[in-house]
Amino acid sequence: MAAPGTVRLVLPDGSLREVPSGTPAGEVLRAWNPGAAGKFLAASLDGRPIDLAAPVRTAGRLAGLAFSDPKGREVLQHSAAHLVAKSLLEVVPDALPTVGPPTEEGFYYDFEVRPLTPEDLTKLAERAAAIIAARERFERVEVPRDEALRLVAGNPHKQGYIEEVPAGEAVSFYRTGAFVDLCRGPHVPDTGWLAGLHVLGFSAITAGGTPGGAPRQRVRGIAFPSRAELEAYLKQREEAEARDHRALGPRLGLFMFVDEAPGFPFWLPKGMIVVRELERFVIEHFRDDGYHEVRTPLMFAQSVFETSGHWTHYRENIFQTEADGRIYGVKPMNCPGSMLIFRSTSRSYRELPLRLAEFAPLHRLERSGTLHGLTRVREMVQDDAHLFVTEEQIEGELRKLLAWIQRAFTVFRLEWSYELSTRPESYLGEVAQWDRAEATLEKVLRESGVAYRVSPGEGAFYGPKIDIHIRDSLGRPWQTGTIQLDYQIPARFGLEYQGADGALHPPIVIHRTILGTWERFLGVLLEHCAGRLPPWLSPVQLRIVPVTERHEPAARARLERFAAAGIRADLSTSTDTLSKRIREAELDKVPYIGVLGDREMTDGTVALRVHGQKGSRTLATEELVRELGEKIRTRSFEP
RNA sequence: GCCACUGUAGCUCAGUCUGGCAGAGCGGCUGAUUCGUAAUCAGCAGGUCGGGGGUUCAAGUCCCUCCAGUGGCUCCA
Repeated sequence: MAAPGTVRLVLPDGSLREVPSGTPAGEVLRAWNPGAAGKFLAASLDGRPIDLAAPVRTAGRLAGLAFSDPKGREVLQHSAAHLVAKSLLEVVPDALPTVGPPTEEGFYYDFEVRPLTPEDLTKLAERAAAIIAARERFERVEVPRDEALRLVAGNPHKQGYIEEVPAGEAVSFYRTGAFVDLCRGPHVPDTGWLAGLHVLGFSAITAGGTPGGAPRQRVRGIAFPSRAELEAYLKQREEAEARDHRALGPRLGLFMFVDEAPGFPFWLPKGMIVVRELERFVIEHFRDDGYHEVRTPLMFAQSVFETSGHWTHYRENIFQTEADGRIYGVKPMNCPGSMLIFRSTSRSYRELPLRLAEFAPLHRLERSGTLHGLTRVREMVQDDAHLFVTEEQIEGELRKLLAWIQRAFTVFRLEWSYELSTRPESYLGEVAQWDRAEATLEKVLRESGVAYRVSPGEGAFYGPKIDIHIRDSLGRPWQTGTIQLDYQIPARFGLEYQGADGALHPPIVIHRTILGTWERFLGVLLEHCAGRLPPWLSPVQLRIVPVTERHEPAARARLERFAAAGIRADLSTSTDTLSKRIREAELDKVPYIGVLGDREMTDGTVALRVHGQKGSRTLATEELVRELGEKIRTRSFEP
């Protein structure tokens, strides 16, 4: 038992400390570990973050929170959000602060305010710098509810948040100089901790999730405990921006866009090679796993989409045209076509699972402001398939799909994550069936041992799904693959098969795409490898560089040899210096460069330089044919 | 679709604030150089300054509008 008026605290190293009740957490930590205490920007008591200045009145496990700790990082981001709010109010006094939470990367603060301008932001940054230099303290104040409501008079947003605080619980505010903000805390001790603050930008946000609300602006930022850490972050960000597929793609001759076709990619000759290689990769798997490729119309009369439910749930995204007095929709997905094929004849359970794959161009009228290079387009091709299965076959098919995902993404050395999306507000069918479908998906995920997140309400209107996400160079997540379990659309199309029992049953359909669309997948892949595609995907796998013009005929002969071996090789024929042509090959991200001069001509060899590596090694032409052939055949990621 | 910003040669960008002859580097073409692993030298060509409208003696520059792009929001593969 602790002595009266004292509390007993367990420190992270297991040591025990008994201090007078009300001792500030920071003081206890400083006494415990003076060396580390300078890094602590907050503390935690039994895992609950508290201010360093918070008086400790209950026993428990006390620890310091540093920036390296995710919770510590959040404290810093959230404190930075307060600083931004305080600064903005000094620039635009009638702005109404709403919320300012930390995010995965940094933080944001939303305001009800007139549209901001870059000048506002400049002034904001100046004010913030001054406040940081002033090292203003973050002071916690706890007040009764009625006083709290008085404090935020004039700000309906904050009043609303106070209403949400459970009755009986004190309402806390944090004071920074003259600025007071409703806040649960905790915060860093003072604004001097925010020296590594960086305002990333601002934008309008759609208030309350629906267009047409009060004008709101979001200021986004990120904070580090020091300038140096901020500088490192900015440098890394700059490098990531240099990998942007929207710049890399056209420069490498892969794809392009024109103003007259926003969101509709042009695949250039080199890009088409990459797409075909990707297709080949997927088609090999289709063959192995019993898929049949089909091709169905790009357009259907409106009634087909009414049957599928898309006319009700997706119409604003469907391109429409009109012929013979009927409205046609350009298909945004392949499922209706596959449904019609299934329905075209009577089906037996012996045919199931029936796996129909289709790589048709899909068109989706995405809103103009959402387009983004290849990762968000209006015309796309998916590695799409629809599996018509019996109830008993679902799990087996799902397991096979998870295995294929594992294999496919590993080939590209991409990191991916799973998300289970459940019944949305607007849905077809019965709740019980949805619950069963969701349970099945979750069971297979759990049994496969992979980590996954659950996104409630994010499912498709016809069924729950497992989505796969990968991230671009700036860390923005993009959904690629998706596995959707659908009891609805087959029934709406009146699909049935005759079971072993002689009765007719509706099949269940698994909609699945793994790489997603060639467009998005390649966009992210290009950023992932900074344009340096693995050899099997490279449009030019080997560039032969003759040392002088004299060596060109010999180089051409070698070229033919490589071409005959199925290696995509080209020739560097310009009269530029050797160094310059090597440089060009490197900039073109050609994985292998073969130099050919007098020495190589005499002994039938090639001097091989691998992209990104200095120096070369000489090997016999046939040896090179074998070596490159092997790298390509095995789809090695590294050259 | 919403808010802000951006749009000048194939690319990257000066010039726009303060209206007065459209510029550079890279790339391209031509010629010289024939070279051993990331930029040889010289010359030349290339632009209705995103489109349209307006103000003005005069517009790349100021105003309006449309289009496209960028960063977010919303939505989604």
